[in-house]
Amino acid sequence: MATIKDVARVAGVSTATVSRVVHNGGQVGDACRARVKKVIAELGYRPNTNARALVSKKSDTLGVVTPRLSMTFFGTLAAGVENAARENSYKLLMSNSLYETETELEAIESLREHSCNAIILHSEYSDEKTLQELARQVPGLVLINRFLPSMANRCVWLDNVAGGKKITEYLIERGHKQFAVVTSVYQNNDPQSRLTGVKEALKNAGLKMPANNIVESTANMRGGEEAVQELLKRGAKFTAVVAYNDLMAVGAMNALQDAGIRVPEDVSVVGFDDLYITRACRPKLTTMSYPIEEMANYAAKLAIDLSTNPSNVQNRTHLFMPELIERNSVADIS
Amino acid sequence: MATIKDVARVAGVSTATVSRVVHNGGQVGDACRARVKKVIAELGYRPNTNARALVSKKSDTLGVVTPRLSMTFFGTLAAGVENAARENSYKLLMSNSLYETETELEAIESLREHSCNAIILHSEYSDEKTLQELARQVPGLVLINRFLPSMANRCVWLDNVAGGKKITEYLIERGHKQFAVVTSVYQNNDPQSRLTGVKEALKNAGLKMPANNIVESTANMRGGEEAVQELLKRGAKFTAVVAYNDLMAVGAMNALQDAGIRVPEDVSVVGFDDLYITRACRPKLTTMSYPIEEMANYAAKLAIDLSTNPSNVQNRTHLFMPELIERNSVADIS
DNA sequence: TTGAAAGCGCTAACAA
DNA sequence: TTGTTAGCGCTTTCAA
Repeated sequence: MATIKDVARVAGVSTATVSRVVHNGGQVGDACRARVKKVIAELGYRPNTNARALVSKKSDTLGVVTPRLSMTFFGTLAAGVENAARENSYKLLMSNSLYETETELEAIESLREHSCNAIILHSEYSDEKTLQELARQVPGLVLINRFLPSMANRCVWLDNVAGGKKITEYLIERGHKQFAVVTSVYQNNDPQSRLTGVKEALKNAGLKMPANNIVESTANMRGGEEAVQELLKRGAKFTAVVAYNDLMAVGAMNALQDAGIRVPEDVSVVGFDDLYITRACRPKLTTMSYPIEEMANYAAKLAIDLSTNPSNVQNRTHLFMPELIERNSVADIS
Repeated sequence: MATIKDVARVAGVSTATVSRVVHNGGQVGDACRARVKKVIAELGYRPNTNARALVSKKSDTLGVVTPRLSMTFFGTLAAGVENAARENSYKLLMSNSLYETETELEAIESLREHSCNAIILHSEYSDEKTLQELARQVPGLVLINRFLPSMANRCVWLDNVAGGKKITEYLIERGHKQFAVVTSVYQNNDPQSRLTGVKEALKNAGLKMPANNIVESTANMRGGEEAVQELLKRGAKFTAVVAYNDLMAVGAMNALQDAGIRVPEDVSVVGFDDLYITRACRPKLTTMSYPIEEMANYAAKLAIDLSTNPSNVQNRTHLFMPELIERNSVADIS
């Protein structure tokens, strides 16, 4: 691979001039610039990223840490980041944290060794103190899907409470009065927040939900199935089930149907996230959107901005709203 | 961040010694080694990756180029690579090629600028010549999901012909005689290969399939639906439909059911890939596994090995076999 | 407008 | 066993 020296030699200029041309620095004569550009093209010269990062202490690289890339949700997140990265000619450095604080911290350290100073972190575990300290050291660190009041302006997150509330109100409008909730023991606050939203909506409408009608399980299809089986075993009465996410909702629908209960004729089911799967199941699932790709894109731009220009931190947080996606898993009962 | 010089100064040794300790090079006295290690820990020293890459011309970074990270399939691929990367203390550099040759080539160039000499490439478009030349220049380049005879030993791929054949034989064993195929106009050879397998199995069993019973469409759910609608419009007769992939199969099932045709009682449906979705749809889909995570893991190890030790290229290719996954979308008709 | 030169943090040949 | 030294390819200040 041609180096800057090769270009300088062939073009008969100094390496400093080549560097200026590469960076579109204004201070180069037209003739000279043209000549250098020509040589660059001829030699197929491309600057060595590592050398550049070494001296400039930044690498035009965006680091992303998520729990597990193989999960659709995080793949989509990564895609959103990738998009923003490409638009800004940044590269993408990825790590899985595997839901472990230690791996997560290690990943971030390793990112820093790469002079990667724009970082998107989907952290579930690490405590607030650690994160605050990290944020202080890395101005381009942005948290996604988590809200920490002490660093609100570095958080890009979704209003889960509003989401839970909205979809419950939708169900109430359609005449539902007896609810069941299939929630999860997930590591972060999301299940709790969504449940809070559900309860708020119920309360506002003067509706009661027996504690018996809330079941906790793992946040996947199997968990949704088991939760409904438990509900049925308990003899709970309900015409609508609000699931923590789409995966659990699909599991719930399957368990319902297996028990000879029709969806949505007998019982309506709603999810949350709007994964691809919502269009594959039958009936198609009514759910709340989680614009994670858009959010990730936004977070990436924010991270790049902050890493370039730390003083741009504004005194505000970055909150996204989920939206209702109507499909066929909810029936009117009037 | 502490540098190697800081460590050397505090420990009262030269930077060369520190470097040796960091690399576990044997040639250091025990006392000296212990002292240096202590200082490293105290200072929280971590070697700068860029400086290291600059001088050693390698970066302990694994590059991955796939069409689009947000698609489950590629997310899973990336996860397999990530796993191998972590095990070898490699970092992961990701790029989307967006199904475009130019972006793909650009991504690879950019990877090389990073001194990233182990590369996993899922390429659909780039022509053989280009790829061959690339492979010559980058000993650690491995192709995944594509077979190029001229560089067979650098290809990690799946036997799609065998897959198509196997699942068709399974259907034949269950008494099916009238087949329909929902295939795709996908950019690579996979649809063609799978179709070849289907035809082989049919031929071996002395079965005929009218040309009318093969419909081509896009490789997603919508495509599967449309294909079945077309089949129905043509008045094609069949008891089994073999879809190019799971997405099309789910679409096919939906279209069938919408038309009042029961799956699998009236018509059996099979897919390919074994995506998560196969467990969400009703009935659960019988399909062929595509062990992409395992393959990606293997490919990553191969790439790392070859980049470290180019002479390890063996005169063989790396072929994986799909396996039948029995679920509930196929009925016996006897 | 252009060039000379120092140095980013590290590795590795060579010397001691 | 340990240190000295010369770069790796690039940016950037300072001087011309």
